[in-house]
Amino acid sequence: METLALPPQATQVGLAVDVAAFAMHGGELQVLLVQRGELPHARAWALPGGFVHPGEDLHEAALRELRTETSVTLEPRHLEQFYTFGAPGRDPRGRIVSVAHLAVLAHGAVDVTGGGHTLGAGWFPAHRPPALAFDHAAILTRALGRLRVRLEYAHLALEFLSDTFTLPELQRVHEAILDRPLDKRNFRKRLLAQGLLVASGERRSGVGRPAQLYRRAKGARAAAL
Amino acid sequence: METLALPPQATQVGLAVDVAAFAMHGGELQVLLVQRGELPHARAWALPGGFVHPGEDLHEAALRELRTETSVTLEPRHLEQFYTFGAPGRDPRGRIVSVAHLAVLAHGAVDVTGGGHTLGAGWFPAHRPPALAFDHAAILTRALGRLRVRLEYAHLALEFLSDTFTLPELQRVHEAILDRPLDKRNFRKRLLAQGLLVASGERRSGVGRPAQLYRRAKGARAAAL
DNA sequence: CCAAAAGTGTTCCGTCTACACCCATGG
DNA sequence: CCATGGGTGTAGACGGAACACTTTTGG
Repeated sequence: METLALPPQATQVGLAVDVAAFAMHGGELQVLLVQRGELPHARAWALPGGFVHPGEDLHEAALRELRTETSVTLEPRHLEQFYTFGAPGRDPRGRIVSVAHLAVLAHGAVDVTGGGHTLGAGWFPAHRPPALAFDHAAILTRALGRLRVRLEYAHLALEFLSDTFTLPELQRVHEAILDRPLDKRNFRKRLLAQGLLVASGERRSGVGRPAQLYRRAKGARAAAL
Repeated sequence: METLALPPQATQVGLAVDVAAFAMHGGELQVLLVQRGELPHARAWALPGGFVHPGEDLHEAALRELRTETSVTLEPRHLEQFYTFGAPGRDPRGRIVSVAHLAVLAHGAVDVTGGGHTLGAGWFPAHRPPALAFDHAAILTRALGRLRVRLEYAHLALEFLSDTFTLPELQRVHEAILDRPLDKRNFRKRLLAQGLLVASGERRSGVGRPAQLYRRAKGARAAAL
């Protein structure tokens, strides 16, 4: 593969990935953060991320960083890059370009501890995060914007839930991402009209009337891009 | 700025930008291509692009490549990155990651010749391009998809035209990007209802009834992101 | 007067919004 | 029986799609 040399003007830069990983927890949209163990920004919270290995695809690198910097073991239900941050000076160590990714984790995958060279990991409210290292606040803001857009196009909300779920649960996912309340009747009408959901048995929640359980209809795949 | 060294696991890669630059020409949507003068893919057509210089922002690099690889002198009316292509093996020279950009050039800026180390430059039909070097066909396809999306959100179609323009001209821009015909009455109604356009004098085209000239209303700015 | 392109309205239909009450269960 | 949350329908507003003829100019 190395049949030709890189031309002399080829700037060598550090290539990194950062991952904004979201999940629902306690009825709220949460983002996964790690506490840095090294300079720069030691002890500051940051998005999980790190350098891409030689020969490794960007997508693989994002998956690896998610697994090694946190104790998240489940595969993300959704992973896509959404923007590349490359301003000179965004990292004091030199020219580092980061391809930012958006990940969605299913409901179960919420217990995390740190891993690798981080001091810890945890979930934080996505719309009110703590102070973040580097330009990660800007990355998170943009990730939330992309998440909102994807909610309309693809059926990304389903990826936050287990295989079976209730409509009120699904509505809470939409509300958490859009950060505003939705009308119950209109929400149900719209979702059921799409024909992507099929009912199954019942379920009792702690209190109140039990909710109908739904499942994604087979043959319903997200419309990508 | 170089207060800290890059950690040893920091993969060094070549960082490039590629630009899919569009303009209207002859009532058709065209994309700007250059003919490569060097290996690999010598004499093949490709999107203009090249390596980012040290200390240079991605945006600046895209502008520079556009200016030096082609004779386009006007500033693009719109320039944004839309995807980063980083698969190992996409470039036989080694690991090269390219941040792909979408550019829109105004109506006048259509005379191009090659520059730098290219053999030439020219405009080609965007929906039926010639064979392209590297993975540039995939980049172009994705650029067209982004252009379609932007047409709805922002008011990107105006950037293809001069400051004053007629509604039929604007309609042709929309039709060229969407690659399908639009109804004249519905198009006018929709556009004028948005209140972003104001009328001015008249103009005679070669044949037929002269069309009203319009101008973008002041205080109308594209909704970004 | 003819060719060519600009300009103009109405109807229909589907989708979104607002809005209030009854139902099933557990304690 | 009461507290809690699940489930249901309708009317009005709005926006997009379909559709054909008249107007203005140059040659």
